[in-house]
Amino acid sequence: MDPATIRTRFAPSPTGYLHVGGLRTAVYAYALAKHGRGQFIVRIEDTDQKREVPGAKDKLYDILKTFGLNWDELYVQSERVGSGIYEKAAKKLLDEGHAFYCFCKPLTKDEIKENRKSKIQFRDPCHNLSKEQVEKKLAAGEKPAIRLKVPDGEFISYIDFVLRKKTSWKTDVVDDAMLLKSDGFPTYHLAVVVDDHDMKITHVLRGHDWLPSTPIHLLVYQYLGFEVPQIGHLTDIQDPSGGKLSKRKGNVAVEQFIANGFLPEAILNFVILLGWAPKDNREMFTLSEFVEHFDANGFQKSNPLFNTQKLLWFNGQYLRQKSDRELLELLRPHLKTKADDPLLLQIIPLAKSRIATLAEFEPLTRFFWQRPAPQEQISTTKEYLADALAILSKVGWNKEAIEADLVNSANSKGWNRGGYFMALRLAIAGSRISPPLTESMLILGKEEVISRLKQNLE
RNA sequence: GGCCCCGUCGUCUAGUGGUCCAGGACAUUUGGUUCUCAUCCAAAAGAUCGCGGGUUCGACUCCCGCCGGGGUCACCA
Repeated sequence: MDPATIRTRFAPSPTGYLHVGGLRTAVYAYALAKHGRGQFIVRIEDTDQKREVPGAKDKLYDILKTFGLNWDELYVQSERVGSGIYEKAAKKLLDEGHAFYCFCKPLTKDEIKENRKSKIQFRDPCHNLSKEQVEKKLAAGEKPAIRLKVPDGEFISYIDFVLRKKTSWKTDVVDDAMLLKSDGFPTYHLAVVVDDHDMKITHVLRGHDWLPSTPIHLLVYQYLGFEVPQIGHLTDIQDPSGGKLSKRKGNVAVEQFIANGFLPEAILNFVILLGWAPKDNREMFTLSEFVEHFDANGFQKSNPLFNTQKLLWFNGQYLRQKSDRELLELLRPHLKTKADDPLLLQIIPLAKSRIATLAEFEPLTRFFWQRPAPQEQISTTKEYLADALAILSKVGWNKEAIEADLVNSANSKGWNRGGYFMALRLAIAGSRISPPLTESMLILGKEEVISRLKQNLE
């Protein structure tokens, strides 16, 4: 392998769905690697057995594939525990005085809450346990965990390739972080460092929320004698109502957006531009175009707001790029009524520019299958309908003839053309908003159109 | 509260000391096309570049302070 090859990874924990922020991290990591003809790796971080969600991994693989984020290598952390790789690293730190056994009880939720109010303690009670005390506890059968032994009075720093700046910490404010849990599983802090090194990751790209734990990782790298990779922290996508985008505040699951009728390419394009921008202000990017144009200097530093309006716009753009056939296939899961393909293929061109999501097709075109209830008609519109009925009964059933005769009739009687057609539209489509009238009537057929008119005249 | 990050139109952003009385996109408004609604096209409005000090001949761009927003502080990731 070329030593200069870029290797990035996307390291999600399998929660059962993919967060839009996660998707964005994945695309960025993918583009960073692929722009440099490197490798993109997916690593499932599932070392917390209590949070195991059945089937979550497979769902994650599927959704990544639908976005075209194909990985070169795949790892599952829990499957690596057995090899002893994490335990070995923890032991090494222990032996060299950079970690210690901890016999404390895990904090309860209330204690964590209480701690957060005024945290002043960074050193663990077991930090300075003597060898004898440790031996005694071990002999008594106590199951220890292993924590990082953080020194005081030192400084640790790194240069962030997203923020493009150096950040440093005094080790006095760095926690004695948990590395190996008493169940033998590593925590994130140990596992990332060991895995990123083991997998020869050159660039670590992750959410901004990881920035505060970076000094811990830096110390682990240092004590393990590993070279520190490039590290970059992405912005956090904010909810329009303020704060982090979260499940409680609205949709965050990529799967949900797809179920709501958004196209993967629209979601991807939208998400790419939330936190990254090209120099030329270009808006439209497919995955391969993004890979081609990718530039790490385009990363933003401030948190963007999740703007659904723009997502809708992208979706409309991509929807209109689809052929009628492609749209037909995409629409299928969103159709409630059974309809044959030839009919749908007639309707799709009429609806294409009128929908922003796939889900909007059905309500807009429902009247083709479902005769709308008779509308409340006032006397003047009844007059219009009666006139239209007479014309449509004898007109040649084609677009030109229908339009010409209808317009001529309205004109000759001095009627308002908009009102005339609106009356007709309401009777036929049951709504003031509909696809073009003449084309719709042609699809419905003469017989059906006439009976809908009659129904409204009763 | 401690630590850390960030701060250009409502939103996403271009801008790396002079070419910026700040450019593009979404949204908004108006006009055109049109039987409705959209699409499409055209135009308008919208930012004293968070505030206050410096540095400099000159600052949105560099430095400091303040304010504001965000993140984080578990044997979760």
